[in-house]
Amino acid sequence: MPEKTILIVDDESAICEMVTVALEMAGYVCLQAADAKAAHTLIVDKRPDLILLDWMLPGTSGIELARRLKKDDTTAAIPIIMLTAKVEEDNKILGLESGADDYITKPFSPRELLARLKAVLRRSTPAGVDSALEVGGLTLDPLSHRVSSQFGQLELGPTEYRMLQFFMSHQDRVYSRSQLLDQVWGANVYLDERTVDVHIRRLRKALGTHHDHLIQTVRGAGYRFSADPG
Amino acid sequence: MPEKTILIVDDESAICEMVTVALEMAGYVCLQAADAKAAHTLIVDKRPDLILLDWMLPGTSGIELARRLKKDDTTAAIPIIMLTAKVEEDNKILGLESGADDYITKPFSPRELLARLKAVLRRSTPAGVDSALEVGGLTLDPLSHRVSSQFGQLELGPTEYRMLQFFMSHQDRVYSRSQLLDQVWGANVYLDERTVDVHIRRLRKALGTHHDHLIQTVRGAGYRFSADPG
DNA sequence: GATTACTGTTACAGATATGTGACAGCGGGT
DNA sequence: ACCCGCTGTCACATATCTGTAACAGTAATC
Repeated sequence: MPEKTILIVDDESAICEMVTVALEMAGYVCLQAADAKAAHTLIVDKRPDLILLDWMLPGTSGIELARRLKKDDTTAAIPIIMLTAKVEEDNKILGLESGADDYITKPFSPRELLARLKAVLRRSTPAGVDSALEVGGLTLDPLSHRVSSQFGQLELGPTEYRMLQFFMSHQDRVYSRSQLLDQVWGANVYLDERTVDVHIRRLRKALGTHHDHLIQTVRGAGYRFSADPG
Repeated sequence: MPEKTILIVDDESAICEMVTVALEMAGYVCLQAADAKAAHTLIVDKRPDLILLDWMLPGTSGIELARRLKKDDTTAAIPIIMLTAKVEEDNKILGLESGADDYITKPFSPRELLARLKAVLRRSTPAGVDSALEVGGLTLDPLSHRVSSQFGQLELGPTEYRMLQFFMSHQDRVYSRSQLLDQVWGANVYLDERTVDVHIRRLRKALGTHHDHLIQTVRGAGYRFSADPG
């Protein structure tokens, strides 16, 4: 199971700690932010899979933050669970209407939090845009997880698939080995950069002689995916 | 927007009336039942789009009814919102685990009820057409609850049937184990993801060598149901 | 042409994902 | 109370993937 990153936005450090401990025991990665500004930085930087958002925040209120996040295209897909202090009917309504995917009233048990969190994560669509990518005679369909060309289907392993998906949505630009490690493997891996070379080789092999020219070596810099030669 | 039918199952007539008035003002059609038996009759007869179920009922408890409904193939697709009297953590958990799609603690405002109800209805699949599904030489008829191929009838267990039904109405798309748990078992179960593997195995076995190729493993991603190979 | 720095290619062992059969518990039906 | 089918989990077998290392090949530089 891929590791999920949860961002906790709350100015009560006691809550933050409790939640962090519970979630990390369950195998999630936790980030913490005490105000809207810090939250925004982390969201842009780390792209969490879910946000636990306190209703009350210093400065901007949680609900305002939720509303803003849901309006922004780049963050709209991230599900939000609201933490409300009391059972106030209007809060629940506002929370749900503001774009939060669920809410929990404090105090809550870790067990309940986990249950709601899992349910929300499961409902949310797995990352990535759902439209098919077409480049240089290749078609990659994220929904069916298939790659095909005029000559038929291609057989790709998981890493090859992720790599091709990244390349097809980032054409005509050189990426260094370390950038590729970040983008294709994830931000927190430490692997030998030569690993990238090997997977490039595997991907080229899988693409076959008809399409392996799409992956171009840029000596001293990295690799580029492009329909144009050279 | 097509008219939605809501079934309210509660033995407190005051609640029933209040909810009915609120929902009808919002354009929904309401049915009322005071006990599990009456509820069952109405469910079979009227096929409501959503059920509001009280936690406490004379005779069978609401939670038991929810569990039974979710196990029955013909009613499993109907979302359920639980009404609980108090905020008791364990109730919430049990409610979610029993198959309810959401819960509301009494007392609640009509406004909140509407918000939750809309959210649940939005999540639930609109499909539910009773027409037969035909894919890759297989025919699944929801009315007679039978699956057949040119070689004869197939023997499927309940879970296998639900799984096949889901797959046949969602072809050519990869679903993760987690998504399958969500779709085939219900939104709020926690089960080991490997359980999916086992049921996939059982379904493949039931499909037999003629059709087991329809279920395709996508390594690292999940499973896909498709008449096309690879 | 020789040297050097890079990159391509292959092999392989360890890691991970999936397939498969067995089993105990549960609940429904008799 | 009993039986029987279904379910979820486990343990083990198998298949596939992955990262690293070693070596071969290639391009740049002098």
